[in-house]
Amino acid sequence: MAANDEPRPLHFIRQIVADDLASGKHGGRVVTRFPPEPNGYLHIGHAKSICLNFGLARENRGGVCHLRMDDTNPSKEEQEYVDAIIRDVRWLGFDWGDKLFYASDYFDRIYEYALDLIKKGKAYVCDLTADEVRDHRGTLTEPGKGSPHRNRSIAENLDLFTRMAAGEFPDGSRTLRARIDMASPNINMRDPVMYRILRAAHHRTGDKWCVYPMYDYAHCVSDAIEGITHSICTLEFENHRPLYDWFLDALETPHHPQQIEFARLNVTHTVMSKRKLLKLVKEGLVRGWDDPRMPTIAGLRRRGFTPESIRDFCERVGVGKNESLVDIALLEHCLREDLNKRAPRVMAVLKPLRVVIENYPEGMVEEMDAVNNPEDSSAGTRKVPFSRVLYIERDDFMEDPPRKFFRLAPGREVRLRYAYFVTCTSAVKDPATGEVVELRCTYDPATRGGGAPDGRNVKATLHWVSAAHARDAEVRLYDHLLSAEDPDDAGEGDAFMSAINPGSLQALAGCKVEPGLAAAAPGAFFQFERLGYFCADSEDFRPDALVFNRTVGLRDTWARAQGRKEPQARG
RNA sequence: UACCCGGUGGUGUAACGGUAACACAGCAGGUUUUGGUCCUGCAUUUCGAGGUUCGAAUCCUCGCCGGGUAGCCA
Repeated sequence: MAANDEPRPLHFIRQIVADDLASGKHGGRVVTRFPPEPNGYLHIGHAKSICLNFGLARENRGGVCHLRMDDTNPSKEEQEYVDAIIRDVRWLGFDWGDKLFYASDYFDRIYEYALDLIKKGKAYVCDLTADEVRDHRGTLTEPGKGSPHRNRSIAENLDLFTRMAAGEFPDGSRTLRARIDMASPNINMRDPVMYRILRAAHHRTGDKWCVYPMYDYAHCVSDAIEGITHSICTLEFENHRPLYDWFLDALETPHHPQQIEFARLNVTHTVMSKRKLLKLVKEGLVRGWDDPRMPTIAGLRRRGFTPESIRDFCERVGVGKNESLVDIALLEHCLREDLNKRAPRVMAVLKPLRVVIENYPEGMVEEMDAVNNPEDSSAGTRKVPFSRVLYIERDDFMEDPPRKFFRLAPGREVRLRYAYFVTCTSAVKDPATGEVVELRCTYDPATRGGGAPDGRNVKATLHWVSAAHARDAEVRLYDHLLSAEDPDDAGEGDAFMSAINPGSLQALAGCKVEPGLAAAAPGAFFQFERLGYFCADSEDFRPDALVFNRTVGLRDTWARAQGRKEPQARG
């Protein structure tokens, strides 16, 4: 949670804020806001905006960041989303104190401001249908035509608008529009709609209103009401800035926030649009908004990402104005870097292969000392039971190994981590299939703990788990949900669906884990040595039914060298 | 075709008229009781053409390329 610890490069928004602070532009204050619409779950793209807005407030003395639900369209918004947003922003590590607001809190004032605008002759009630409005708007290259109702008297506009709000007219029959310029090259300025008639129960105001303000009008007014200094949004609102300023100038509001636009975050192998994510949820392609394959904050959390790593990622991707596609490898790097320092090491075997140490006494059990985290000596050590029958990873044995394979093979000696050197004497095969089902080995009692008194060395150290003491577990391996690097590149609409990776989830049953893992807390993270970072699933993990998610694999130069083509869930 | 915004290694971001750099990814070594971590090294960059200037990634002009915009969505 670095606040002012390190000198950071000043990206253009920090620069603007610093300049404004220096010139006293907003009375030396920094007030930002994160304004999600509660119509879906927050995703990694929102995390960038959250870190930016809350970060700006945090890193400047006296700065504040409001959390504001932009709930001006009751037909799409739900309380479930409000709750999820609050949970996610808080989990990311940000605090808004008592500054939790809703655009709907301001409906009365927004309405009063609309009346003001009418009185100034700058807004009028228009009776055109939606289709007619579109026809009058013109096109990108042709100017629009004025509405026939553009020059109604102020008195008539006042009367009509109050009656709109009173429920005298059917949905969609009239709108309140700003009177600006139908010939403006900026289509947003061609008498934009300010209010529409819409009879839908609002999650907060119920049926109090049947007219709801549009984004362009409500947002700038909400910002002004809250005394926002820097109103940060994404690039697609750049063309709306003249309108943002027009409303606030026309209304002569006490505050006039500055709208600043930045490029939204895109990440490879994923989609960010709420509509698309909703589709994945609704079509059952994922288990829900919090499916560990989803780029949602809830999904990343369940997958095992830490808030620290996400914040670090958001800082590293930078803030700019050019559209970019960030390699998901950077996110994974941030995660590994964080987890490497903090995750307790533990041994788990995903694809077990039975090993019998023939010269190890039957019935004997030794408690081996294992280091919990070589990156953190304060993490201490633990005891791991060792006995005559063990499991090792199937991938750690090859009957006929290629040149650079360092692991176990017939006649070869390797180290069992924190235990002994063992030598494979033979492989037992299933006579029917020829599959190796068991390894017979011998151990060297002099190598207890993993060191050889005679100084000889081995080329590999394997993880293992004692068969008699192991606990069964289900382990879920994940790969990219979308196999295309840029799924949106496939085209408009639902074209991204063609990039769905059918192998994005691979659930392994019968995995064998260290006994201590039965006591794991749901959500707790670990490094399964030599495999990757895993977490106890926050929903499905129970002491008698262990379920782990692979958060991200370790860097694996061996697998890469092999150029693995197996359709194996990675990552 | 109108308006707006952008174009720096494979990716992302810096350099604020003065030696183009950092991170990720890639490759090659070293260390190692995790083929992890860590350490070292390598390769790859200013969209193009003019102009201003002693000097341009940076300023100007014109191109080219990419994105956004015609919801009573946000």
